[in-house]
Amino acid sequence: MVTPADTVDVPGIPLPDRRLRRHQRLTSTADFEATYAQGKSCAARTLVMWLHHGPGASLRLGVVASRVIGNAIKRARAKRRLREAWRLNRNRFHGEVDVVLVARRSILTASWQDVNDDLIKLARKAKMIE
RNA sequence: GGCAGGGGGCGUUCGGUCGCUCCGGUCUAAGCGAAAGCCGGCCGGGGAGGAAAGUCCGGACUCCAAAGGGCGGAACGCCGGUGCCUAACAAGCCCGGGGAUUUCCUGUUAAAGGGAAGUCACGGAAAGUGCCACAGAGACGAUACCGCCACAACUUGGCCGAAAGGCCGGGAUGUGGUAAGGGUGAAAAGGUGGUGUAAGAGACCACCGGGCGGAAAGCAAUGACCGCCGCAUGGUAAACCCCGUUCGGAGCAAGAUCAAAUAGGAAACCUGAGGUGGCCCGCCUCGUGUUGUCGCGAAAGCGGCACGCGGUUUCGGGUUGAUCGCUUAGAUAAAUGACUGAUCCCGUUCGCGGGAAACAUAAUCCGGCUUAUGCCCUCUGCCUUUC
RNA sequence: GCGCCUGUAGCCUAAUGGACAAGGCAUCUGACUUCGGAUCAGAAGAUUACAGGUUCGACUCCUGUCAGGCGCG
Repeated sequence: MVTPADTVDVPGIPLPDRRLRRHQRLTSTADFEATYAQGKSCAARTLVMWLHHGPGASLRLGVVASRVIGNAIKRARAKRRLREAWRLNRNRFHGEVDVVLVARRSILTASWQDVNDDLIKLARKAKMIE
C-alpha cells in the first residue's frame, strides 16, 4: 500500500527520476486505436486502465477524459490527476506495456489518496508491480 | 441592517521542492543522423479570462483567375455623431436626440395637459391579395334587431253629444325618416357639452382630438405657432407583399510547402472545355494533335466539322506524416498539478482543524452582443430597528 | 469551424392564430373477485423550457436566453 511518505520529499535521500517527458507519452491516434484493439482493460471506481503489450512498449502513458466527465475545466482536472498519479508511481512499475488511463466521473470528487490507491490496485492486477 | 434593481471597478497573497510547455544562451559521455539536429545537463526568461464560454453578429486574413448584369434569396429600415470598426462607405454595436406606446400618480364632467418608470424589430395599410374566430342586427366601397318619430289604412277602449261627429288613448300591419339610446364585441366612420329637430345626426356651435397647407426653431428627424377642412381611407406587413439600402461563396480541418505510400482502372452519358456558385445572360481564359475530311490558297497556312485529348455521374483502389500559417501564451491525445512554509480569515476541547473562493481552460487574430459568477464602491425603491 | 432540429401531465404523442390545451400508457378511487390480474366507471395530474414582444387573442408568429440532440468537413 502506498503511504504518504512515498509522495513526500525525504531529506538526505536522493530523489528518483520522476519526469514524464513527451516521448514517454502516447501521442498518436494509431497508438490509442492499437490499445483499444487489444481489448485488455480493468476498471476501478475512479479510472479505467487499458493495456497494450508489444514491441516498443515502455510504460508510455495516454490519458482520456470524455464529455461525460464534464466541461473543459473538469476534463483538464481529471487528466491532470491521472498524469500526476502515473508520474509519481512510474518508477515502481515495470514491464513491456503501454497504458491508457480513462477517467471516470467520480475522479472529480474522490480524494487524491483514493486516485493513487486505485492506480496501485489496477497495476497490481496487471502484474506491473509486486 | 436586509431584499430587489441600475451603473462602475477588481477578479485574490508571497515563497520552496518535484514535475509540464515555449524561447534564448551554453555544455555534451553513450545512442540515432550525411549535416542541422534529436535525446540529455546547467543558467536566465515567458506561460489562460473577464467572460477565454455561447457562437448571436461584424471585420482582418486565405483560397476559389478577375468578380459584371438580371431573376431568385437573405439581412436591415426615425434623425444625428470627430464614437467602436475601417483605406473608405453601408450595415451592426455604442452615445445623444425626436416620435410612438404601456403601467402608475396627478388633473378634468369626460377629454386635454403635467410627472415617474418601462418598451419600441420606429419605411409603406388611398399598389394589390388574404385574414379578423365566438358574440352581435351589422365586421368593412358598413348595418338597422329592439327602440324613437312621421304618415296611411284597419281594429279597439274611454269621454262629450239627440245625431252627424269630435276629443283622448291602446293594439298590430305597411311605407318612410333616424343613428341619440339599449345590447354585442378588441374594434361599430371621433369625444364632452350645447343649439337644433317630428325624432335625430358635425346639420350647426365651443373646447379637445384628427387631416392638409404654411412656418419660428433645429444640421436633421421633428416641430412652438398660424390658417383651412366638419372629419373623408378600421386593424393586421413579427400574413403574402410593395419601396429603399446592403450582400459573390467558402472558411485556419482556410491555405502553402515537403516527403512517403497507393492508384493512374471500369461502366454509362455528353461533344469544345472551364471560370459559374440557386438559375440565366453577358464577359473572360484556355483551345492541343505526325488524326481524318471539306472549303479557300501557288505554297506556307487559314477556317468549318468529326474524332482523340477532355467533361459529368456511378463503382472500385487509396485517403499517412512533418513544417509553415501560429502570435512577447502558442499547445497539437493538447502545458499550471502534488507536497510544503509564511501571512490572513473562521472555529476551537488551545493539541489543532478548515478555508484563501465563485463562474469558468486560449486553439488564427481583433471588435460588439448575450449568458454564468465572487468581492468592493455608488444610486434608486421597499421593509425593519434606533434617535 | 459551419449547418440543422427539438423542448406540451411521470412517459409517448396530438392540437388552421380562436372557448376550460386532446388522446394512449402509467397513478389514484370505486365496482366486479375469496384475493389479485384483466375488464368497466370515474377522478386527479400542465405557469405548453424560460424571458420579452407582435396581435383583440399565442403551444402556434418574432426576438433573445437555457437545456438536449443530429449532420458535414
